[in-house]
Amino acid sequence: MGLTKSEMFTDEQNKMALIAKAFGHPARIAILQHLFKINSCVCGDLVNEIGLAQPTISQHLKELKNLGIIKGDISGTSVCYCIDQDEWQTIKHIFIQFFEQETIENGTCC
Amino acid sequence: MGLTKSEMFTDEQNKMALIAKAFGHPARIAILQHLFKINSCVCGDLVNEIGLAQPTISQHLKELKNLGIIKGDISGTSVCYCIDQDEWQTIKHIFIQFFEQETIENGTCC
DNA sequence: TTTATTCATTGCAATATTACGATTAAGCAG
DNA sequence: CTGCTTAATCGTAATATTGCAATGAATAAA
Repeated sequence: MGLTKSEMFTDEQNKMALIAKAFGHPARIAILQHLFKINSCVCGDLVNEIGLAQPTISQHLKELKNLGIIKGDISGTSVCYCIDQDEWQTIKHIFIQFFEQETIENGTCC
Repeated sequence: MGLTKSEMFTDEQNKMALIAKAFGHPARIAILQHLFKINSCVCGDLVNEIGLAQPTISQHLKELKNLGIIKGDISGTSVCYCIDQDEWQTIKHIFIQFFEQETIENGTCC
């Protein structure tokens, strides 16, 4: 039904999935990479850098902002976006912990 | 239009997004965690562990398998699933590299 | 052979996502 | 105030995702 049954999973699993979903679009990966490279960036720059239309970029930025991954400061007519460093560290730890899982033993399976 | 314009992005960005999308559902996170914990697992176990119906779990397993994250070996009537360690290492490196990005300097922005 | 068991596949309904044109809102320049 | 620029929002079309009942395929047990 297109509706994820979040109530069946732990908060950690849901949080991880939400963040991963935000990373699950190349435009959002590109936006984050550009924000890291430039350290600060207005929407118009991203529209030029990435090939998508302005409303589309704005929508992707909104998603990243809703999750707290990026912040946006209004400066005149333009909005300056950048990574929220605290949240980035939190997310980084969640993923690193996930990836550091190791199998208990090298089972014979597969 | 619900259709991602992949051609606008690099192979790396698209690959990262594809993997992230696979992690973008709590059921798939739960499946991977269980596979790590147990090291090998049949579909029926996952159906019991997670609350979703068998076809739903089967579909999630298929997605993880298509991306090469897990392997499935038929053994009798049951299928033994487990993490593909090589692919896991590859994915791990992609994500760690992504997370290790640091801002060039602590800009004054935001 | 008949019956269970286990998992994949099909088909469908409900919902979510992606993309963009058109419009709106708000600041700045003249 | 008028016009320009920048970005958010609205509305909508196209496509993707999620979930499951029903069914199918294949092996194992009787």
